[in-house]
Amino acid sequence: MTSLSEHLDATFAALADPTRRAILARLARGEASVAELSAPFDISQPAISKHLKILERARLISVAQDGQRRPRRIEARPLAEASAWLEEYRAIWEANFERLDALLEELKHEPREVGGNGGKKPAKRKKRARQETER
Amino acid sequence: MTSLSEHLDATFAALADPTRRAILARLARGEASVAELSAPFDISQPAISKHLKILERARLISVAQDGQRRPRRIEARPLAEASAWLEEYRAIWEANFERLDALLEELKHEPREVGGNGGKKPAKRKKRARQETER
DNA sequence: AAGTTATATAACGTTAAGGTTATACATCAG
DNA sequence: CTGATGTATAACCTTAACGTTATATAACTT
Repeated sequence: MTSLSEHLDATFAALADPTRRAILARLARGEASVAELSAPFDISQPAISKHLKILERARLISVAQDGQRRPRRIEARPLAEASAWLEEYRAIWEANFERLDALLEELKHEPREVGGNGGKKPAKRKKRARQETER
Repeated sequence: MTSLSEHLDATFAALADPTRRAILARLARGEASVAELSAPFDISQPAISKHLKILERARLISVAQDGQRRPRRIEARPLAEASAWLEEYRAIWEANFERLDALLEELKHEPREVGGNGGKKPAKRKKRARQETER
């Protein structure tokens, strides 16, 4: 059994990619097949499989079965653990900023996961979701 | 100016390492010099500098000045943004698990950032904090 | 069984990160 | 100015990740 720290490592690493965040956003609305999860992105199917493998290893998703399909489902516990870790810092950001709910409101007016602009990565690493992920 | 998505990329990536999480935990208690930040770890000073650079690029810390020292301070806004992003999934984990405050209580009884056990990394990557990070 | 669909895996190239030792640079004290 | 202290950067090695194309495997249909 791996430790909480290792789980946090895997969870935060998995969340550090816009494609994977967008995949989670889709799965938050319900189970989806690999093909469905692939649709919004201009990347190859194997690239999607790799992302899914990272999410699975981080226990953020699980695999269902539906004939030849392997739909994925979100598993939210790692997200709760990450949130709990961040909660320890709440006193700091609330001392410096507006309350979190106000920040939520502010962030709602900014596009979410429209695809990384690749600022820190070469252009060939550029990913672009075909649709904006709305929740 | 980089987008929110890129900020989240950088923040989550920075949090994906136990040493960096421990550094943030120390800084949450107040500004600290590079030497102080290095003390709990059995890794070289340049390795610490590299971790600090990642935290800076993610805007999680800033550099102060004190003679020849370059103390670091925590900057909590990226943590608030990460928390806000996770907040969108709260309904899911609360539907499946005990409330977050109960999870916090549970997590408090598990050692935090005692150092990665290197489970996913070769033994030579093993890091070990000399002291448990208590908050 | 052959063909189709859905997805996983292999092999490849490139890059950032997580370490190291060595050296350079910044700042201070005498 | 020289020497000491504090820290940053360079060069190196290894590995995981982020992509690609090609191929293999799983499951279904005819």
